[in-house]
Amino acid sequence: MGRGKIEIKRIENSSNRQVTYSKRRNGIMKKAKEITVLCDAKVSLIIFGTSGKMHEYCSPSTNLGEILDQYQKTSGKKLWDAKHENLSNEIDRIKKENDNMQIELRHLKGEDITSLPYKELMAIEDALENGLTYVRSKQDSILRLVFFFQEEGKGYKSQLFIYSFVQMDVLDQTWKNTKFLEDDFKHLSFILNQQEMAYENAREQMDRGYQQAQDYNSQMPLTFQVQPMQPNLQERN
Amino acid sequence: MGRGKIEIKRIENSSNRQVTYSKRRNGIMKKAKEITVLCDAKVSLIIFGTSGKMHEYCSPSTNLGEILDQYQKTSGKKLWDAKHENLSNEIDRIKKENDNMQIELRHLKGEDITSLPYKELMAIEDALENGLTYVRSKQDSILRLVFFFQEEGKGYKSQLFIYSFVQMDVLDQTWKNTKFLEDDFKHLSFILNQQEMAYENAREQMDRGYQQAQDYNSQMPLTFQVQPMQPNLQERN
DNA sequence: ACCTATTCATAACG
DNA sequence: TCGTTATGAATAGGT
Repeated sequence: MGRGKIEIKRIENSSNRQVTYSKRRNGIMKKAKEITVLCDAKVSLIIFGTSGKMHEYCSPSTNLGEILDQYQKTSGKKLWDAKHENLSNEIDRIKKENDNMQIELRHLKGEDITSLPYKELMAIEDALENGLTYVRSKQDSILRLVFFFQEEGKGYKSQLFIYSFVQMDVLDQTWKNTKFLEDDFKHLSFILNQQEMAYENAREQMDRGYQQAQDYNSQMPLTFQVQPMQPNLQERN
Repeated sequence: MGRGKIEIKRIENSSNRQVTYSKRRNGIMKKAKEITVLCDAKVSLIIFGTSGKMHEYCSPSTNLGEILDQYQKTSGKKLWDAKHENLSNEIDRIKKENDNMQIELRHLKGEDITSLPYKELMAIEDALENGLTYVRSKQDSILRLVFFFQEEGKGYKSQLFIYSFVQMDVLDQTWKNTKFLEDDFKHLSFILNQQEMAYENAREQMDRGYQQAQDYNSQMPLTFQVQPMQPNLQERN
């Protein structure tokens, strides 16, 4: 096709080659576009000339990434082997880890344990009891800290008020609030003094009226009763 | 080109389309080969027909991977790096999820709870107690099933042996093994009868020696003591 | 870039 | 799917 037939072999004349390249490249591009339109085909065409310049065509219905995905699926050849596969493997690994943790969590929450071997049930129970022990000992330490404040308060009756304060506010607040207590101790002390005076009066009346020397501590719910001092607290003194 | 000019638009006749696809595909392939030879070009051509079948051409001097590398360099577009990034993002997401679960797990196990707000401690305690409730109710249901077997056994003394059996073996086995107990009840009964006789002798000696009519049930750990019959078990009778 | 003689690709049909 | 062929398209070489 042209003024004369040509052999299909490298065109040695550089400018001829360049011209032919340009013409034929356009020809192929056009053909590629045509086949996508005429036949619903997906086409990716990438051409590099000797100059390194690139020309590309890709069917408008898709994109290169998608075509390459399909290429890998269809041909089985891997394009981005190492990197991609490593990442995929890591995802699988982490997902598995994830699933296991989720299962463990569900078990600890008592879900999906119907089909569990008894041995594992026992282990779960142990874990739960352990956790409870730790958590409660932590809760204890909060109460102990409050107790520590008590010592900087004004004796026994102060304790009662601090406990009351703890019960109403701190127990529903964050640990930070306990710290707040520490910083704002003066304010607390002021309130306590007032409350103490009122309490003092009430008790004197009570002592006169009923002469009952009760243990006020025992009037509080069990969890708020004074705990024995712990070694690490004693070290603080 | 051909017996008549055609418009470049989708060929509606399916078989015509298929024929044209095949011919033009070959044509493009040929052109691609020719341009690589004539002009030293690097060409990658990938075509998918509507059937999903793939046809590919790549210059013999190179390979698809190399061409795609060069594609990315030249165009600046990211091909698998985008996918790569997606995967990386997913890894991050999952890892975060993972961390959160790990933290929750550690908390439930009583670790790293020092800096936790009291409110959360309470929540954890609740979760642990809930879990314990569920787990123990599950354990109960195992014990109840054992109790059901007892009723098909030989009365009070049989119960003791079954409990003993449970304690030594079943409690360390899987739920399946409990099912096994059910299937192989005859064998169990046989063993029980022998054990019973031995036990009977022992108790007569004991009665003679110490005349203590103890509640044998109370000699077992609390968790293995006979539970009250449950409604659903009574329905079985 | 354009032109055009020539070769090539292919649409329609068997 | 295959071969044939008339016809339009692509393009080699020249300007």
